[in-house]
Amino acid sequence: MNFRTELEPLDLAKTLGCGQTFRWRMLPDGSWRGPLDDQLVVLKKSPGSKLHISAEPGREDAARLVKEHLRAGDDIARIQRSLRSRDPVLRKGMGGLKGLRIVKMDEWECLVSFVLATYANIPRISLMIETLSKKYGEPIAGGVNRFPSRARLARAGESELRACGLGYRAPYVRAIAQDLTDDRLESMKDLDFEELRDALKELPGVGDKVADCVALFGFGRLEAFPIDVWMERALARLYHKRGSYTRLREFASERFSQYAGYAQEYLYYNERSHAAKGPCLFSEE
DNA sequence: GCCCAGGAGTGTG
DNA sequence: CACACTCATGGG
Repeated sequence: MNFRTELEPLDLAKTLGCGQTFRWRMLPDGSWRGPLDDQLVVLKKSPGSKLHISAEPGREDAARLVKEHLRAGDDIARIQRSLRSRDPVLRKGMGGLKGLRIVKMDEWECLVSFVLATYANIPRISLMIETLSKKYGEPIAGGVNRFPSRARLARAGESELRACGLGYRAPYVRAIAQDLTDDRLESMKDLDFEELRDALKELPGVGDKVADCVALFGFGRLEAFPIDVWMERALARLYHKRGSYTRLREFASERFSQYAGYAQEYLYYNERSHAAKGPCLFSEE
């Protein structure tokens, strides 16, 4: 089953391969395959052409899931205008990243994924999530399984989870799966941003950074600005800003305001690209 | 082998 | 408030 959809601007490699989300894989022909909800989807797009979506037969809702995941409603031009007017660092090279979109993940999957992401690199995070999904998730297609449900992970033992390579993260995942009810997770959608951060931070294994990632990529709060080691480097190098998480977060909030999440993704992508001796789009203020 | 990783929790000054 | 230390383990 095939669809063509207008969704611009969009760069699949930048969006799906940069560490916001961990289950998409690039196939040899340059298309991207990943699980969305209960189905396996393949996306293909060359610059200047429409997005091509391949889904399983009879799944007319695949296009809707893809558009939701890629936040088709975000007006990227408007977001970049807002950031450009606020920040001289982003003002110049941001156009080169206009295809980098924030994704919208399932809240539960996002929460567990970023608890696992603490002090691990992206390939390892992907490995942990694939191992968990293979062991506890329902098969979808092509040997790919759904992300495990909360109820299923609640029944997993700590040693079982450690055997999936989670290390010291195993008890966190187990405790969250057992203690966080579906209703409580659902009710978090109604909280305002600061309340949501506080509610997430009550969970074991969730601190400032994980809470901001879950608020941004799971709950779609574009004002969130997660700060990891790469962002600390970017803020020090480009803005000469250092200090505690709270201090850096307040700087970002004042500087970038309602679209801080997009600013964060641009700076994060740029900093990693810079470290890999790739193109560097931004220079100091 | 070595260093690092989209950090958090706990204890101490 | 700021640091220091520990926590497992696969990738580069």
